[in-house]
Amino acid sequence: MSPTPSSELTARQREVLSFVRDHQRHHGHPPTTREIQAHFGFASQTAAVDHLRALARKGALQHHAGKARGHLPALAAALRTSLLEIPLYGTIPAGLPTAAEQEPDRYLSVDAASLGVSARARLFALRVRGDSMTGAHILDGDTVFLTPRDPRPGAIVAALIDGESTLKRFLVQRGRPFLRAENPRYPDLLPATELIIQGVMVGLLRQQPAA
Amino acid sequence: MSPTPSSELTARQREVLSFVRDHQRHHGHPPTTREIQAHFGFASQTAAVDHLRALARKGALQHHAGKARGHLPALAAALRTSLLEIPLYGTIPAGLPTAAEQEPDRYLSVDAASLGVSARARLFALRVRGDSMTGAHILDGDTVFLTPRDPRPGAIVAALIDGESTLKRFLVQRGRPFLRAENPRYPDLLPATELIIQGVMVGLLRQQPAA
DNA sequence: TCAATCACTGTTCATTTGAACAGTATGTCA
DNA sequence: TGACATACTGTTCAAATGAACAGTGATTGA
Repeated sequence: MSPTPSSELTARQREVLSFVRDHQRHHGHPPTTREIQAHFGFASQTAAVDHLRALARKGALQHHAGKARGHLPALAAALRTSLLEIPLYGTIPAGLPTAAEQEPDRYLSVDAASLGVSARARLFALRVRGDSMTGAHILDGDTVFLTPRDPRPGAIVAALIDGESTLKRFLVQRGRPFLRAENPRYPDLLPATELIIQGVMVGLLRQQPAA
Repeated sequence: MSPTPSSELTARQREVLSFVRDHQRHHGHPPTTREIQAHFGFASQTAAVDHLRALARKGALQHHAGKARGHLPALAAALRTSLLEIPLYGTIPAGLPTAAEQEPDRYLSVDAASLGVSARARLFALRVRGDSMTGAHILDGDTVFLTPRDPRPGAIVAALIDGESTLKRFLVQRGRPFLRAENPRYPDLLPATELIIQGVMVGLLRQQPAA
């Protein structure tokens, strides 16, 4: 279950594996056997092929026979199963529910286990703006992870209320749902016309500002 | 300099671009022209080639002529993220500084860009226990990411103070370092004998409890 | 000492893949 | 009306690439 079986690899094999990983990192795809050959100065392409074969046999690489650039780092491949690619839709989630084809700002990669969610969970992320949720320990600049589902009372949700999008606690009183900020300086929000829940908060990621 | 020139793209071109991005994200390398052809059900491979040519011309893809899988998403190529494997050392970090070979509870996978750290950063994680840092919006059960380096005054650190390990704010007064909890119910900690900084907090991951 | 692995050289071949050429049909801009 | 872009079909060719075969030496463990 060791994620990186480097201990079983020889020094040379580790060098090759490292090159494959770096190449993928920098170029977006794994190297060809001849690119490996050129990098290490092998006179023969077979030297590269041999190394790849050994690395695949030891589980460090995953191999797709016959395909161009068919040797992929195994770690990335294994993690991909549980690795969530979470689209970050920016600070203002207005319009999110309708625009299914909206392009995310970028993707965050977090594995499902770290967030305590299913590997099949459909999550999206929003950047928090403002201090209306500091009482729930959600700060300006935090990234919140949300999943689209119906909220239970007390959950923190991203909601579209009367056309405005916001992150608030979802509450129900006498059958009527409303939103409450976790900051006494903000009033409760009672929907005048409609209340659309975009997602329920399942987690949070914060970059601690340098002191 | 527009990072995503989606506005200039046609609907069909956006579909192709989206497929290329998804394929790269899930497989680790871009699709071949024939994989694009198969996905869209084109009778001719040239249809895929034409789309790629248009996308490259409009700056949405970066093209390496003649190379296998030579069409890369322009954004991903520039902003390529690297996945950090962050060891989680449990709730009680005592013994951490000495035991380099200590077995982590498990690993968390988060990409470097999401945390705003370098791809070469050496991070470790600890699970927070107790309410001594709620004033800094760090809760019981949160996971904090730390990096081993000398702290600046005001930074939040994991420290070994007189044999006890704890997460606190690092402060200096009259040349003497001490630790302060972010909760008025806890007293300042002045090291009697020694103060060992295990790491400086760079980020935080929270699983939002279901309401 | 045999068998196996490692780390290569040198050569050949088949497949994968990109790329070009010649078309068709539609729509837009000037 | 013509020039041009989009969105394709169908075919052919060449380059990029993986993969196999036949070796050489050195090292290691049984």
